[in-house]
Amino acid sequence: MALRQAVLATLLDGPATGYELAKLFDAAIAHYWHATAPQLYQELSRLEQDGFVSAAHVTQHDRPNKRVMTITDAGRAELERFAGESSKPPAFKNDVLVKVRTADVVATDPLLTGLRDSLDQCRRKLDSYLLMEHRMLKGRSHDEYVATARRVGPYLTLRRGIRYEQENVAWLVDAIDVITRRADRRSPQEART
Amino acid sequence: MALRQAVLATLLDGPATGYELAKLFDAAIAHYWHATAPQLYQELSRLEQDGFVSAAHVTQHDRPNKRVMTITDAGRAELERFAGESSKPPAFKNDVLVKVRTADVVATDPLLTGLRDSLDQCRRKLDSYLLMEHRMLKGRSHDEYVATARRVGPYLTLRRGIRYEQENVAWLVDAIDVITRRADRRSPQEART
DNA sequence: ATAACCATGTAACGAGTTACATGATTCC
DNA sequence: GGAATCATGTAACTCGTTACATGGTTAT
Repeated sequence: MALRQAVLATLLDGPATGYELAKLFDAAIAHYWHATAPQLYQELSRLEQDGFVSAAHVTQHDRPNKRVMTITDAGRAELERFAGESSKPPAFKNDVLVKVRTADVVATDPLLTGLRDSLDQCRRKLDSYLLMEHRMLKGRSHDEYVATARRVGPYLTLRRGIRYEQENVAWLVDAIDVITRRADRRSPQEART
Repeated sequence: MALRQAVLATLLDGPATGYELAKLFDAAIAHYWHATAPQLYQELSRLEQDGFVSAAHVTQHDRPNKRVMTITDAGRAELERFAGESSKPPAFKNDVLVKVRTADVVATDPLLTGLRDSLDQCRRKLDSYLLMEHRMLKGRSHDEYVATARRVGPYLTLRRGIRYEQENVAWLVDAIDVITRRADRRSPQEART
């Protein structure tokens, strides 16, 4: 039930629509909180009812109308309360690791194909994170940024995402290598790409 | 809906009871698949109905009776099928990152207290992973192990967990440092532990 | 004595996913 | 002409969490 707080924490960066939040939860926030669009629209309605966000209806002519959500003082107080609460252990769901655990039991080729695919996606995610970091830093060094920026929260969480994806890439490269070499040893006549 | 496969993949290491699986999902598997005990008991019933596991009822005298679950050939075939499927993007839920994102907006002291707590837990988790690795390697080097072990899946996933927790510890130490120093600058008269 | 461990489950509730519904505009 | 982007939501369903229920053994 910390979806509320994840949404409120995101709105600290400024007002946003449900649609914009959905994109953010698919990008910058994906490495620590997963949520789908219908979930966000529903949660925003609840947050509005509870007075944690206020909605501004914006009429547009070239595009569909939208509802821009802004965090209220009650919303900030809720984050304050949440920060003082003890944290639940994190919850992860990662198919790729489940599949790697079945190596040596399942066929090697489809497994490797899937892993190469995951590696591609991790690299793309990493690139997008590094681009965000570049835009945040605007030429400043890490030390300069954490000493002078108005807020460091979004930067610190982004750094965690970057390190996570870097580890992911390194691990996948290694896992693919290990699994490939073991497969080669078992059937040396077969060439593997 | 990959809980099934996560359970089946775990049963590749040998038969286990629901209770043992619950402990594993809280320890060695926690970094890639979260599940609670009631969920596992329910899923095991379904897996049995579908013929992916077979249950052996073991009567005990000093302890409660138990049901030992073994993966069947149909279960292995299901893992085979799953390994060939394309993977869903991983789903994460991590309160700690949500809280860090609110730094500079919420009170510093309760936030830091929570982060030190998380750091403690990460270190304990890391220690337990390193112990598991030590037991798995039995004195062999990484290269020796991946070249000669019967299966490498459990080792590869464990390595991912170790690196994840190492990064977590390093990141938390840094985040605590950054947040503490910024708080000191804003109120230098106040001493911080 | 009291807590922790072993061991299995159900029931009620809350959270999350998927499919569906709509419709204009802009890019290829 | 077709896909992608902008934009919001509902409804049906599945999944996951929490509380409850039981009860013996072992360690402090």
